[in-house]
Amino acid sequence: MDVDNSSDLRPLTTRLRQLHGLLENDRAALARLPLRTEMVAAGRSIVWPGQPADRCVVVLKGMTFGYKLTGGGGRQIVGLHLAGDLPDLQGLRFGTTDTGVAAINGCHVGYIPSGALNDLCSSRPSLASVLWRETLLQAAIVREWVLNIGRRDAQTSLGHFLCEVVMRHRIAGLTSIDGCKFPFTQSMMADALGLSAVHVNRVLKDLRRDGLIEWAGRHLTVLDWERLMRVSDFDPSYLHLDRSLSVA
Amino acid sequence: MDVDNSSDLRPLTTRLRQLHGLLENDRAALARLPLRTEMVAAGRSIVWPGQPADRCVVVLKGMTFGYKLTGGGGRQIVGLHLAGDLPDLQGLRFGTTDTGVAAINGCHVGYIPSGALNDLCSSRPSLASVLWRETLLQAAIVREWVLNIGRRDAQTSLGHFLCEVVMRHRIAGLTSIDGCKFPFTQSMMADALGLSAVHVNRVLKDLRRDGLIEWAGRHLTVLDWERLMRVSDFDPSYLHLDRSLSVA
DNA sequence: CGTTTGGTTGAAATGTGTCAAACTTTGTGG
DNA sequence: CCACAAAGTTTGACACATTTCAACCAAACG
Repeated sequence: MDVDNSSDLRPLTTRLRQLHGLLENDRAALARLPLRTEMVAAGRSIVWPGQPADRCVVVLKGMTFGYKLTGGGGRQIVGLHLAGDLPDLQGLRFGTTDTGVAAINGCHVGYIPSGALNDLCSSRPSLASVLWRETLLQAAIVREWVLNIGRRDAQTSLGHFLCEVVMRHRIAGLTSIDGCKFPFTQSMMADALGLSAVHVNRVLKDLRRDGLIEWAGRHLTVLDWERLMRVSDFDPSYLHLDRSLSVA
Repeated sequence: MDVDNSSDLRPLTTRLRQLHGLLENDRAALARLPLRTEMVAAGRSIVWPGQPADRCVVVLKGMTFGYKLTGGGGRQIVGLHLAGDLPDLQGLRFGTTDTGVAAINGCHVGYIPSGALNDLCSSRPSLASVLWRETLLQAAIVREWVLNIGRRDAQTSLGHFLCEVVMRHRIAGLTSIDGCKFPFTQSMMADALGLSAVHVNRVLKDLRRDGLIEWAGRHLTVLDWERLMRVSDFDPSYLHLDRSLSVA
């Protein structure tokens, strides 16, 4: 049981170190936890809403999204997770989630037994603090989504979404240029923005016509970052790039 | 400095005990923290977006809301806080927030110096765990708001909002009947739901005509709880009433 | 008692949804 | 490697939920 998962968990640990100041001891302890990894095909669910959870999910490669369903069957995407993200911290601490998680593209996920990770949090308050911070960051992003969906028109809203996706890839060190892998279908974007797929198509067309973005195959390129940010009302401060470690 | 704020902080501590199993030691330690209390008039801001925060806000009486602003000046309410809630845990841990907080009605708030509370979290991991849980619960509520704003029509969405407000009052022990104090203006509801104030007025009228609610002065009464929940697609499980203490 | 704030109502404008069909790309099995 | 199927994209016409504008009314307030 005393394996070293450091190479597997690296997306997570580098993220936690850079954004929240994960300590080296804590990183090493994380790497010693039992970890089961798995490939998940595009579209498959990883966590089902309402079900009990006894394991903590970590995205190691690819992207996942969190979703909730309406009584009428409507789907709303409530968050995105890149490599290094923890899509279901609520499951870890509550043992149950109201938010499902599914793979966007074929992706690589890891499972850590909840008990083991919670024990580690108990014995290492500094690790718990890092994960708490991560929870706060995720909450800040969801609040921005509420603003985006509630008070911005479709063009602004979609542009904002694209900005966030590219920016988060850059933060995670997953892309260096003004663009990134972009595995979303238009109906996924619609479900993320509370729009219809048809309308997403039209707005996307406008953004391309205006020379703001390029979207070919499964790659997105931002042609005019300055202008896209401006017309999309995008201010990345809610992502808290600045690691202001007010707390040790 | 060795005052006992237990009576002041009771809304907070009873909430944390009931929902997250706050320990007696931790409660007592919280009560010993320096606490400054203040009356805030309706509409006044308590936390400004983007500003540094060196104190942790706790609502002691009345209600507050969290809000974000669009570049164009639009306002979106991103959360509600009742007596016993902590509106700005992000400020506590990050030292800065992207979400403003303002009083809905005249209310009573307390301020705890961030340093003191963070120190207490360091020395008492079980307290930190409780506040982490509280953060997760707040995040779950915001995700439900994303679903509500993104994928439900105005009637369902507004009904859902009303259900949440009444239900949270009941959880907090602030009302026993099928109704509660309701200090919102229609334009506040509009800003919470991403709608226009005029439309909120019309939908509200329909809800009254259909015999679902009564709304007089500053009080809301749910006349047909069963039916309101049904037509509003309201399932309170996201509020995690069941205190499933999977973690000690 | 005037003034402000919030509520109510109507008419017209509009952004977005729905439906339906054609087209294109991707994936798959023979 | 082709052929077919499935999934995703694009486009148009039309419907409709919601917004906007504007006016009036009621209630709260100092």
